[in-house]
Amino acid sequence: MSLRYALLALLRVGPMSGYDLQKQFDTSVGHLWHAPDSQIYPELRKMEKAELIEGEEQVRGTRGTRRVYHVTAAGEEDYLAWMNGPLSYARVREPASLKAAYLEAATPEAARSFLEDHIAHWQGELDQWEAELERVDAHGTPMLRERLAVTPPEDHARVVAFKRFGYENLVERARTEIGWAKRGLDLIDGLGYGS
Amino acid sequence: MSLRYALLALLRVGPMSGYDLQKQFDTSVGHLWHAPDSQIYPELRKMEKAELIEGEEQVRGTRGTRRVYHVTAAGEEDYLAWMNGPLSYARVREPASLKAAYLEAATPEAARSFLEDHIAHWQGELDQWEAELERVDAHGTPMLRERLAVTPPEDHARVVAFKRFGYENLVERARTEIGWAKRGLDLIDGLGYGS
DNA sequence: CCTACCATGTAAGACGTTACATGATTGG
DNA sequence: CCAATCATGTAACGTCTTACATGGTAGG
Repeated sequence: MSLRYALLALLRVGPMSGYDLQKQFDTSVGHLWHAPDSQIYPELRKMEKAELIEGEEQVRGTRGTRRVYHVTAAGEEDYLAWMNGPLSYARVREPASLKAAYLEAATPEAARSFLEDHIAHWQGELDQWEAELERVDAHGTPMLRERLAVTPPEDHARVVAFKRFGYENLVERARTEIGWAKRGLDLIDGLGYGS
Repeated sequence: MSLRYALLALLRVGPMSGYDLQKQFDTSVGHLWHAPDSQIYPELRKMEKAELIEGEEQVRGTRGTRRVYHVTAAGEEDYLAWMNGPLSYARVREPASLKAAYLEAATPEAARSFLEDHIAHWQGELDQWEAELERVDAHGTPMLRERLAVTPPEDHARVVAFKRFGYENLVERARTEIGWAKRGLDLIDGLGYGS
């Protein structure tokens, strides 16, 4: 269900096509919620059917068209209901913890590789999120600028603060994962394999 | 795919029925990976078809039966291949961060509730995981005891250490989430809503 | 006898991934 | 004219959730 609200959050800033939205999922909101285009286009159609958004066919060149969507009053209402309602939490499903808990079944080399990959994976995410945080601080993303342009000045601080806050969670998450995996490498060193 | 390996990890300790496994998902391994019975039974059938496990029909009373599964050589091989191979990481999809990043759209009361719910949710998880950690330290879970019973004594330390290690990740995760949400409450206090 | 527990599923639908598929436009 | 980008999907498959559905057994 979150995909729908990620899309609405973007469309509330201004009308966009499926393609535009997809680009956002590669950059800004994609750092919080991933979605491929094969999921975005059908979801937009469903949202249009539910009358949360409305699409307008625009001509492009001589034969090309693009469908630009905007949020309807019902869509706005639905979005606010989601924002003001409780979030439902998914049950825990942590492949890395699951594997770690049975790591004695792996060879020492495989165990090391697993943890090194884990560090590399989360380091990659961390780099992206920290870069995004810096851009937020500098108001350097096009989306954020458009967002602030349609927001009363007295609310600007709030918008930026919450955006920052959202990314901070991911940054902390990545740091925690990296710290954990590093301690895992130390653990393996201390376990005296083969001795 | 992890469900399959969670099931194999359990069955490697000793033969069990779908019902037995389901009980484990309510307690031990369920703290790392959740699965409902409606997913477990079909997956067992699929695994049996793939010859990773083998089921034996056992009589129970006069008419009742239970199907007890054990891991085959091919299943053992498949499990070790998973343990020794790389883990594939899912792309980020964090509903809480997504919502947090747009929290200016919520009323201050709803924003507070969201963060308070977040704290309550992760505190609940944290309590469970810390309790499980204590049981691991005390070798107090039936699964762990059976596990150690089928493990050479020189490997006991490793088994316990990795089990502990797996749960530590979740404990840290929960602490990070709680800390983040608490800072969010402070943030809201400092934003001067309505002033 | 009755309650708690043992035991095993099916069905429908939402959500997500991966691969496939096609064509137009713009700028150099 | 050619490459990069714009633009929009379908299809098949796997995973997961929620709800429904049924019956046997063991112990008090």
